[in-house]
Amino acid sequence: MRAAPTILHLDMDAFFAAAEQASKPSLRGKPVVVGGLGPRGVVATASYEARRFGIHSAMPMGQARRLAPNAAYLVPRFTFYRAISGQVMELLGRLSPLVEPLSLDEAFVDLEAGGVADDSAGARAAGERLRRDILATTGLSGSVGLAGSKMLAKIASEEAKPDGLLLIEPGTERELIGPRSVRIIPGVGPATGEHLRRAGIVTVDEVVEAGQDELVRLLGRAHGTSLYAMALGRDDRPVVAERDAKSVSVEDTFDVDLHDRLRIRLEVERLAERCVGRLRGSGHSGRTIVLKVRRYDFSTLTRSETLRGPTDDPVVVREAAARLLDLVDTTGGVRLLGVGVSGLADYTQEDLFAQAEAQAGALAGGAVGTLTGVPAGARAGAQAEAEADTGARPSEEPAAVLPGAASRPAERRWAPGNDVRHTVYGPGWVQGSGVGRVTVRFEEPGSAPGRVRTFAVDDPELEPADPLPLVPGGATGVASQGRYPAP
DNA sequence: TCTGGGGTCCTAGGACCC
DNA sequence: TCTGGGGTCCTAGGACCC
Repeated sequence: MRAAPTILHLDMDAFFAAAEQASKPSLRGKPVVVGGLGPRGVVATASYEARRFGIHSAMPMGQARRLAPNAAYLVPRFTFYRAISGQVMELLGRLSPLVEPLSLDEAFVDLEAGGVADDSAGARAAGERLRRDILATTGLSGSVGLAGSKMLAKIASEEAKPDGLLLIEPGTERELIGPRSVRIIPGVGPATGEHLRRAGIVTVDEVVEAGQDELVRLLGRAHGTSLYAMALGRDDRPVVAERDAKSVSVEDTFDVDLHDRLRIRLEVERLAERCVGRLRGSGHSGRTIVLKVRRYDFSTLTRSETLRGPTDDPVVVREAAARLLDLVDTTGGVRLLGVGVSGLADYTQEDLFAQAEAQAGALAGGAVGTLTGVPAGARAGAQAEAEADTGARPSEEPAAVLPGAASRPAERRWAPGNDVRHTVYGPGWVQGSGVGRVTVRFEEPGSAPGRVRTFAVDDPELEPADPLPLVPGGATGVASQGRYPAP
């Protein structure tokens, strides 16, 4: 806990939904829900307008649709969000070399280490300037928390939302958080909150009163001691710029449960290949292979195997995953499969050629030879892989944005929210598709709300397009070429 | 129409070694 | 022959975060 509030926490407001509203003028001021649109999708982000209907992150999409049938429902476009995130992170990098991203839309910054602030006034000025710069550069708002520790800075940004700034003056934190629910302390979730409540502990002050020994007895060594320290406002964790990845994993939830053992094996092998693709893409190899299986009843189990040394060979990982599957009873059906690799090591330069050869051989003769005849979920999965993380998943069935519009399987490229370009009408986005047609709204970030037109899905004049920058003049970094990069 | 996907950290028991 | 304690690795599961 430092004496000046020079730790900054930035949290973009309703990030995915706000980015969609900024790029689609007709959605501004309207309820927007971003998430999986398949039968098993959940909400990733709801705009503030949608939150007024009671919609929130992690809510099943079906429930959201019941609460707000007229909201716009869009698939996430991670490539687009990543580009905006890059702009924001670059602005943070100008404040300090010590920037610790927590996700695409959230980061800690050590202002003192950057020399931009050493007291409250300086920190507040830097925070306000940052918020202005983010708005000018991305067209989006972010909330800023400033405090003498990470925990308090994070609490402060949460309190400041939306579109605000809160500075917690060191020395005042106890009176601020003391009367509040323990749930405001990061790391106290539903289970811990309930556990504490049963012990008669509801507020932060009551955590302090309980004492460290009691908390350790209730929650275990690590959790108990850290919660007690947090409740007292003690938190000396430094802002850490570079954190090494510890694991890489991929998983798919299927639209309908899988029963056929051969199909399950095929999916596991495909996941293993995808996982290795990501592993290699991040420049790692790993030693422990993990298979994850979620059954029809949502019970989840993992099986793992540690190799003698690290690998990034798709054949090795695929065969290990297949062995692990042999240990699992899948009768009754499987709703999710996942494959992960942990125990990561940086792979070395001399391994590169051997690994590339091994992979080429594996892919040529391996299990992913043909997708012909594979049911719909698997095809969507293959496409998600090919599209390199557009947020597509097997369970995502493109659905309509407008109420009453048809919700039929369609080409992934016409998923609701995706950008398109028409040779005559110019840039627009897919509002919905079905029965061989796709509905497009023609508008772009700087324009007035646009008109809707409908086309055949195979209309040669209509094609998928890259997202356009939200702020033409203020675009920096990756967007400076006038557009965001293709996936 | 109940419940995504990608992560991190912690705990606990057993194996194994000294 | 009887029975220690500690450290590390591995496995499985769970809580939590965005």
